[in-house]
Amino acid sequence: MIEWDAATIKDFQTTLLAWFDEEGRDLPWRHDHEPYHVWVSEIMLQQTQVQTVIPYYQRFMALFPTIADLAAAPESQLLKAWEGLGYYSRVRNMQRCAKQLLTDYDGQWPHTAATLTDLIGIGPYTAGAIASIAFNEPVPAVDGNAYRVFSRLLKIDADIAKPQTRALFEQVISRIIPHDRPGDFNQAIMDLGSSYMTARQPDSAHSPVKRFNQAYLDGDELAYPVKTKKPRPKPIAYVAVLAQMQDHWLMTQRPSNGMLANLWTVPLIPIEELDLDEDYQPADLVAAVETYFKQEYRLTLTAHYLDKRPVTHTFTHQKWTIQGVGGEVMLGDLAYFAGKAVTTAERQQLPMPKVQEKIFTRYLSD
DNA sequence: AACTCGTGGGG
DNA sequence: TCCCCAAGAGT
Repeated sequence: MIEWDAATIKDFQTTLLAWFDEEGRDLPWRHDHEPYHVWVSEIMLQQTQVQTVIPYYQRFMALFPTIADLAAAPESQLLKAWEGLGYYSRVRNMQRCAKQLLTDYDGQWPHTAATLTDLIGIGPYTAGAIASIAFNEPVPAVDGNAYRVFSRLLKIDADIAKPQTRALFEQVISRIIPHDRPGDFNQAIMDLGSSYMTARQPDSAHSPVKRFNQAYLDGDELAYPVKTKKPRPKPIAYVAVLAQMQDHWLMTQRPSNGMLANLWTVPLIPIEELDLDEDYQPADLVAAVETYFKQEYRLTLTAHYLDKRPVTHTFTHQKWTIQGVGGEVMLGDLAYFAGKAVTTAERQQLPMPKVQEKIFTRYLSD
């Protein structure tokens, strides 16, 4: 790791901000510095690319223009607005945060990063982003871009997968961030990280700060940042039951904790829970699902195998393979069933994860 | 500290 | 197909 003297720091600040003034992106959430706007955009941008976020941000702001609107909205409406964006606890935590602000903070945002982290869903990165952009506090906002950019500029070889590494980057960046334009500086680092200093195919030869980029000058840019890799997703097999009760579809709401919390899907049964042999046949699967419906839901299902290839859906830690089974449920009470029967029109109003959309597309289309 | 939590894009 | 990555936070 190398260190910069005061003159180099000043030179870097001036060069970066001059570039940002000319080439910084015009994004919907950059039209003002309203903390609400900064906050919503930062939450959406967590682990999510800018191009994905833009239409969601536009729709979200039209639906929930103020913190009070967000706090008062039914959760189902929030999840519907978030549908397809992933990491759904983000929007549920945003509503908790909105209520927290109204009740505990008299609707007034705290102005410092240190106090912003007391709010639900706001961690060290988001606190730094809001504090610097909305309130002009000279604090770093250490995200993936900051790790990548500064690890290359200064050849920092600490493993960014380790939690303790954050403190090192915060210390380093704190000495470099300009006190007059901290928000612009942090956003400039992000723009730099998504343009010239990308992860896979950087273009540092044309970067405005290439003369500060020690890794590039040494020809080993791609060695940074150092990051230990994660385990591959664990395979899990499911049966999806596309069951109708007269002209209604059976839909279940997932538990309020864990994956896809509170979202709606057709009944998804881990095949491991169906007492089956190693080499079961389609007919065995159908029979096991009928038994499962009887035992778990007290529902009489007449099922049939849907002879199309399974849906596969890969999450960060799990790879689902989902075989479809169709069926008709006898009219009966749904007291033991964690869901409801809905028409096709009603179904489309429910917040559903992408994997559910794939299941419908595979098994309901001709 | 290590694990959980989605989705889309690119090589 | 598989891998990694993308403006992370909660537990």
